[in-house]
Amino acid sequence: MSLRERKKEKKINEIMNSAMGLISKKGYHATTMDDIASELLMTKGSLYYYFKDKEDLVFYCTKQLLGESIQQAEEIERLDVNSHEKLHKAIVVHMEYLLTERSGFEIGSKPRSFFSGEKLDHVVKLRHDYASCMDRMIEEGMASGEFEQGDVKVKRNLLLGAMNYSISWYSLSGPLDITETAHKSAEHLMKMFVK
Amino acid sequence: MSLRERKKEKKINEIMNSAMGLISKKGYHATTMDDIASELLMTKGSLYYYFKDKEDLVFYCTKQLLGESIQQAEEIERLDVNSHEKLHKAIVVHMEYLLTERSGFEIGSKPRSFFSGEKLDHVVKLRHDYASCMDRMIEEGMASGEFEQGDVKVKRNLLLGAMNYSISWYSLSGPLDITETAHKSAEHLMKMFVK
Amino acid sequence: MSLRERKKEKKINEIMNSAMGLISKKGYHATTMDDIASELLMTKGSLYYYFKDKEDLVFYCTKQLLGESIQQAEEIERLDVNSHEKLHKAIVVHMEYLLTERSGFEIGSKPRSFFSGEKLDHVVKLRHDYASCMDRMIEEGMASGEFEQGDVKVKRNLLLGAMNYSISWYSLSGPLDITETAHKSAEHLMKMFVK
Amino acid sequence: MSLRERKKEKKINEIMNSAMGLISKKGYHATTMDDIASELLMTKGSLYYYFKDKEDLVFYCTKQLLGESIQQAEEIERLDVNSHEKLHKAIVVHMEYLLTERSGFEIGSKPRSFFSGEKLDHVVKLRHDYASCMDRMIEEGMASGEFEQGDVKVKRNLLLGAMNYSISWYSLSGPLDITETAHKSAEHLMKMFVK
DNA sequence: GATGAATGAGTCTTCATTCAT
DNA sequence: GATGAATGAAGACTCATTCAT
Repeated sequence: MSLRERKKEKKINEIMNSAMGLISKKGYHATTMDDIASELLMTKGSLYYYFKDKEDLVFYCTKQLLGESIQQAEEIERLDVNSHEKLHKAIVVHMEYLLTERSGFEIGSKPRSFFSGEKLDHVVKLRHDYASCMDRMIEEGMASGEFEQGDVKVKRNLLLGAMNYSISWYSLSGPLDITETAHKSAEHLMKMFVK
Repeated sequence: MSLRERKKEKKINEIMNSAMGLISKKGYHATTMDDIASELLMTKGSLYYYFKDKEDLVFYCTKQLLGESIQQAEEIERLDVNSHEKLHKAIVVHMEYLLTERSGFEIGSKPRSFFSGEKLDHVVKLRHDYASCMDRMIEEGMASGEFEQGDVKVKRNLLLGAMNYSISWYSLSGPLDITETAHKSAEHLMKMFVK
Repeated sequence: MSLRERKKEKKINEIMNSAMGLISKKGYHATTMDDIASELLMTKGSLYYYFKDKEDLVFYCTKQLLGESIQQAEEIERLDVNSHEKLHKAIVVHMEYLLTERSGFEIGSKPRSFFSGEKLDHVVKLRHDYASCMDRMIEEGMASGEFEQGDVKVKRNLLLGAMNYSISWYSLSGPLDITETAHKSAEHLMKMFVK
Repeated sequence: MSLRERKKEKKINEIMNSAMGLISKKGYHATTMDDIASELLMTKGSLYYYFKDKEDLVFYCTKQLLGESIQQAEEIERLDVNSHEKLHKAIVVHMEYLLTERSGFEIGSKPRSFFSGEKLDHVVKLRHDYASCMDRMIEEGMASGEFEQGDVKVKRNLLLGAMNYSISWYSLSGPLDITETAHKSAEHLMKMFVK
């Protein structure tokens, strides 16, 4: 990859990070293209060189966020450890990723408000993929006898809600750092699953 | 209260219900004063007879929502049952209320994006009151030995996140009705607390 | 019709006239909603109370323009006079209307650049209706032996082009008034048809 | 002329052709510098090496278009044939040129919307020159008794309108090819002039 | 009390133009 | 000469808010 291309890629990532940060802090509609641009000391117009429109920008953010989450989760799924360790690790990684990137899942959880057409389909599919991966880990644990039986979808949704909400309450100035928070949360949440 | 006043109060409640329903479905910024008005077959202008501005309307919605939640929670707190039953009931009631009213806590969870000045202070205080009530129930259970020891705030936040997210995933057309969903969720979530 | 409704209708007509005048003078893209509004001493925002968007405004202008033209032409078609007189009158009326309203046919002649979907279909249909009416008059004259035989469509298009272009060259400050211009032009153009 | 200069000239012509084609198809404002560049597989920036700005580019296009038309018309004017043949030929050549190049006269007919200053003057002058040449042919025919007397300017404008509109209605997929269309039109239009 | 109408600030988006490399 | 990147002014459109009737 040429220098130019690397520079461009870097810029794209900067924009996406800025966008994700602001959106997770202020929400999609309250975040203007100007906000995103000025945080990066660019002008609004420049954003449109890299992304077709706001929906496009947010779509790529969401795609990256969910994509990386899925990848991480699937790697964990393939580990040669028991279900308990898998799910625990998945929770820790999810929360660490979320709190480190400070990137909200507002978009991910109401995709219909932000996307349409193919983009909507894509996001819905990614969310489904992530949920499925979680579900498989939970089902595996139930099948092996490690986890208690129960409605997998309800459990998974409670788990996702609990994890994702952390971005609203976690504070860097609080007593716990991100790793501690993630681990504590994971321990608490795992109790929903074990016998 | 005169007939006139009662009529006015009724209207105010209709407006608030309409507003809460729409905001929880579409989000604060995507819900326009027009949307709210036309759902009630009124004109936008009329809303301003009842509420000073959008912030005002949303403030009273939030206040009512949180206020009722607090009241419910405090009633439960005063019941003469053990901590387990209290917290379980609080979860059930919270979720039933949330899913029945279909009113989101988007506002409640990022008050700084929607309110300022005294209104912000008020909402923050209400959120704090609700959280405190939850915390007291949890602490009571820990003190009595029913619940496991642990970081109360983290546990409470995980609990709130899990409950509030339900509005995003619960579907009337799914296999479970609201009461069943609330009870199943409560059972799963209680496992975070018991020994 | 109530006073309010009549006022509204009047406003709508004022807006349409302003829009048609400006567009025929400066072209569609060069005419901004601001231009139209400020000519009427309104703000841009008000226009959007009456018309959904620019396409909508221009659509109704075009519809009215073509609609009235069609009506006029069809009335002439039904007159109990020979084909020569009919076509002559149709030309005069068309040009007088065009030059009086100072409303261009730029839109009418490239509808695909301005409209889409149903609106496009509608405009295309109206254009077709108008052309058909012209064609019928020409064919009638050919059938009756008054007019020379020939390719009806080519003749009609030459005629339309000649007439519509008048808006670009006719000048109020020139030696001829609108009526004189229309009549002179009609006499010249009729020579294309007669034997 | 050096190789380099010839290359540059060739590029300039390519750009002008691309620009004229697009503008006549989509209109001036709807044609972006990007459209023009990408049709030639160049980047927008490069255009600015060859033309100072969009007005400049369009000015040279217009100048060339009108210039060639004038040259053709003047050549025809100098032919040693009667007025009828001259005007007939002028019409045929004008239409063939127009339909072959598919280059509109939108610009030519509303120069005030596109040009200013010296450029405007120049375009106005060229338009005037072309009109004058037409007028001379018509006057010559009237003087020689071939053509009927009449308002030369009105006739010339009707003629120009009829010819120029052809770009809007002529279709390559129709039954007539360009030459046939031009000849048919010329025959019809000549009837406006002959006794 | 209600409503039609108007307003203006704010947001997204486009595009001609510039410039460093 | 060419290009990728950046810019800023302009334009379409939205929407909370106001106000006369």
